[in-house]
Amino acid sequence: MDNNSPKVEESIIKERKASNFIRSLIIEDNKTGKWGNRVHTRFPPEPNGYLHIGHAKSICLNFGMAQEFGGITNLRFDDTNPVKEDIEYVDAIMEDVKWLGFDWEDRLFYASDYFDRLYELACELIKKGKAFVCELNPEEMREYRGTLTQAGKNSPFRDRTPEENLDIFVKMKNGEYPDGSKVLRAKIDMSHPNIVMRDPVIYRIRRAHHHRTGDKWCIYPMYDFTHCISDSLENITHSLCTLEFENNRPLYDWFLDELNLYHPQQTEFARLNLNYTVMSKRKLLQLVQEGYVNGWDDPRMPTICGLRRRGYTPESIRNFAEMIGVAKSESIVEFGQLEFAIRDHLNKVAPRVMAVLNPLKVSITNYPENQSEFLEAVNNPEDETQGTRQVPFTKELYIEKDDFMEDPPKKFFRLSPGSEVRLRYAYIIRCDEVVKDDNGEIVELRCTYFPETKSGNQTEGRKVKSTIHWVSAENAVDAEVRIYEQLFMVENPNDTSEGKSFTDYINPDSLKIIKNAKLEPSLTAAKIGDKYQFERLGYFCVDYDSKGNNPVFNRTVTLKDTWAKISNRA
RNA sequence: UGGGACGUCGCCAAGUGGUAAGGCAGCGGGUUUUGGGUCCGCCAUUCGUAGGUUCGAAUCCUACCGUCCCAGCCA
Repeated sequence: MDNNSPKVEESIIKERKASNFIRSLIIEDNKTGKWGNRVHTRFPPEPNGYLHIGHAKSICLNFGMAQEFGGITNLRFDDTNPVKEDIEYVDAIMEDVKWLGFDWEDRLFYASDYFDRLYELACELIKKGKAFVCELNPEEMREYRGTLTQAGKNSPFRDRTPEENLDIFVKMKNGEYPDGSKVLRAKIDMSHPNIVMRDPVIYRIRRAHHHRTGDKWCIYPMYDFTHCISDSLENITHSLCTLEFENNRPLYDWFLDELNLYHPQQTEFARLNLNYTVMSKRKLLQLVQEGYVNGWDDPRMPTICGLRRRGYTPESIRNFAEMIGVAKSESIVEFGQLEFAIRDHLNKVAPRVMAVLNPLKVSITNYPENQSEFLEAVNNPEDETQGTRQVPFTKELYIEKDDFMEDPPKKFFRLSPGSEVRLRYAYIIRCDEVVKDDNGEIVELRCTYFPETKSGNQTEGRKVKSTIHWVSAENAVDAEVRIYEQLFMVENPNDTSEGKSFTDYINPDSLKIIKNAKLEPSLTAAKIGDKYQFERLGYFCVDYDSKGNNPVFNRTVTLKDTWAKISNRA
């Protein structure tokens, strides 16, 4: 039996995951031999901002499809606009792509690598009579372009001879004209129903220092001209981009056809939108610059570095990308889908640990003074190989404030006066007495423990409704814990129909800092970036703000909370 | 209103003429020393609307409705 036949491979792929139209397209291309079974994609970011979860979708698509079909992917910086771009972004982007788990090997490119070739090709276009130098100023150019419903007018410079055009273009390159005084335009059709085809600009004069080519050039090519040719020069097969470039595809095709170059296929897919957040680089930049968040990697940001700092894993993001699929219809994915992906992964890998966020002191009245003992706790019930650890138990403990109610509702299973609960990995206790301060605040619980109920003992007949977590007061490690909520209070902050700005919807409580959380002592060993499940609370990771004896944890995501759901119903 | 695209369950999304996959969310139950996890079950007679073709339509045709993109010397 031939297990390597394309048919078998195809069916395996189909079984493994839902198909999408790009996968189908590649399968079809391989069937017809359109690219000789090659799959060569590229991820082409402009280095003018940080990558976000939307880019992650594109990265996973481009690298993922190539991987799946035995192809390769280039990383190419689309750096044709030096006034917006910066080396800082180049480095950050490479770090993020690598972190996501993808490898461009030796195929790191820059559109600026092709500036010489691009210039030659522009000259070729001029010689063919397919491009001309235009001296209309921006306002005039807009007028001549026409509108959505009206055809444009030909530029008065449109009929210059190829010789004249070439002569001026060379002088443009040589810096003989001031910035913005002239542009090179493709000569297509000013009455084309698609505005993109109305003699688009392909070169502009711009004396700006380029992060790679320095001051070599004073003219820079436009996206439409650069992108298709870069794809062509790199031998790309499938040029995947987002829907807003659909209008530009005829131009992509036009340049390659006119110049008679190898011609990749551009295919557009819908970009990712997530509710309760914003995704545009402009808005993300505004959040950073106006101080709504603390930088690009603020854990509330949907940037890759923000998610990384929040505690998301590359696996979870890749999985998320696969889950949401790829299609052409614009959609807004629920944030909960991303949260599912990170819980799903962390559940399998994160060690469990006990931590009390809002401590309430518990004294075990019948536990001997000055006694302590170590109790064995399982590190991860999902993964036996993670072993066990010893947790100290003492007379004075902390439990979570939320785990006690003086006057509990019917379905409250935790501690209340006279009730019993199990302390995780330890004993069953009963609450005998509630101690309050002068303000009536509960400051301490006095409880009895039952030595025979020690964890691991056979304690049949002793059923308790719930198990709560705790930390030995004597051995607790103090920590700062940062609790994050959605940055926006509305599902779609981009909706400005009420005359509001997206910043009007910012959640004032998106960050709550807990200064005096109590952690079990094993956490002294935690290193920056380490991820844990704080039992019953959620997943947390060590932030790089941690210093020596002052660890800082970020809450990545809560655990699913059925109790919250029940109590909210009431 | 010119051109280009898209409308399948609350949210994603398969399906490409043979009688609506899957995931998330939700709901019900078993198990559980995390109200976590896990397991089982339920969750679109219907595919934007209206007609038409066909033995048979989410899939083909026609019209209509709705949403998005395009008038940067941005990408």
